[in-house]
Amino acid sequence: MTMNVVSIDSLTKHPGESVTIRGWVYHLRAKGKLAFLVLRDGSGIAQCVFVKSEVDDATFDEAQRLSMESAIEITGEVRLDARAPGGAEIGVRAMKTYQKAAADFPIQPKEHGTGFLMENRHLWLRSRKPWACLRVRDAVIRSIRGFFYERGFVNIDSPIFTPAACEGTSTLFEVEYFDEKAYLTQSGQLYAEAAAMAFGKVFTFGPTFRAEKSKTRRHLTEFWMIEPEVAFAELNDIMDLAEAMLCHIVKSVLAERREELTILERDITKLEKIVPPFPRLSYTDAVDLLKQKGLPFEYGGDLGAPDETAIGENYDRPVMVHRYPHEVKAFYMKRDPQDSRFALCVDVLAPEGYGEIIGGSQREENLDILEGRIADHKLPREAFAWYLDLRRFGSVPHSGFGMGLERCVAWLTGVDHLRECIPFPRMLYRIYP
RNA sequence: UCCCGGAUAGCUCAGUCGGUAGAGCAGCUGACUGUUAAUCAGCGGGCCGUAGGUUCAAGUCCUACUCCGGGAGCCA
Repeated sequence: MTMNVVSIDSLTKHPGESVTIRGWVYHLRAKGKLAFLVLRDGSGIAQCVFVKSEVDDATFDEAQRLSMESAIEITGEVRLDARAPGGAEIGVRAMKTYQKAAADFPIQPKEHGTGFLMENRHLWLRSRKPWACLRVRDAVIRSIRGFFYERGFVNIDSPIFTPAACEGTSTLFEVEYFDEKAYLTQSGQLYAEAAAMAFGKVFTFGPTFRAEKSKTRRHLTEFWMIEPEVAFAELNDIMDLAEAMLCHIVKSVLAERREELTILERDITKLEKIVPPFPRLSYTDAVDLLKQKGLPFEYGGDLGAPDETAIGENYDRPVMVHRYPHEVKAFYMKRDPQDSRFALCVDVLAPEGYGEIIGGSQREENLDILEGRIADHKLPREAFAWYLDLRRFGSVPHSGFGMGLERCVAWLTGVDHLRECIPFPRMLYRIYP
């Protein structure tokens, strides 16, 4: 007889059938002549019931002695039962053990400190919350790709090794590149601009590295960034694009990952409110708002993390703050023709204190102005020769933004630390496992 | 780089006024036919982060260091 191997998430489609499931022991409660074993197979968890009179003695005995995370295969009949988590359970007939796990599996179904859990990240991935959180991440990635592909964007990967700083501000990881120095990329944007002049609408999606010694729940040294870049787009166009993208992501996650959000105890009603239009505030309006709220703030400075939280608190959906003073922004941003004190840029602040998830701008397309900026910022002109070429051959208005994937996932899942939103986080003082 | 907090059993923590170490959970042994982090009984388990100092006596007080957590700046 051939085995009817099924995944746990499909059990409710097989009531009354004899099926086989394969996975790892998630929990075991032995009760004399009855034993409840919760099996985890990656798609979900299912309760398997061993009744002493229904299996042979050796199997019953072996089941009672299984350790957590032992790898097994179970064959039995699917029963719909309200008492079982997930609504379906298996009445066990037979069991095969692939490996009995060592008795000291470190992760227990109880409180652990985050330091300990991060030290055991390779095993922690098997727990419910990491499982749920990383499945939301997966859904977000798929949703983003779908969003851009549906709109005719081309995925162009930017290089990881770069010859110089993209923005000339943050600290980069330096690596040996044969006989030269190279740096790990902190942004694919400049390359995306080149690609936009070749393909019109592009996005890059890849890892990004920042060597700043930031030690907070909002920072990773290695994170994933999505960066669309659009030829002929102006600031308002990419603000519309960012708004549409975020709404699309939220919609997909609500449709495909409701169970995971429930496991994470996320307040889903907060996500259901994420619909257009998003509030749009100029920097000047944002500063007025901060003053109204009684926060000490000097006009002209950049918004700090507490300021962003205060602004975000005022709204139930992401806020777009645009037109910051150009002094606090990158050299490549175009200045506002209406008022040259400001840059044509936008930061999107997530609600509930999650802070900046997107930063974007309209780029300076004029060759002379851009050359002047590079000189003003004391950047090495030779390194930007190719970037300046883009302004010599068919330069057009163009705009784009970058979204930090993990920051977006942290907001959607409601977890309080970015490290839970990437499988193996790289942080200041943590590169294990 | 700066500011704040922490380090005691495998894990989470308690440890008073300075007097030679405690609990819950996990592990192991046993009981139990509907458990949901089962319950009950029993058994093992410790260089109190490292080094120095004060003291008759230090987990406890002092100094330095190491490691960890959070925050600021910077950013996504």
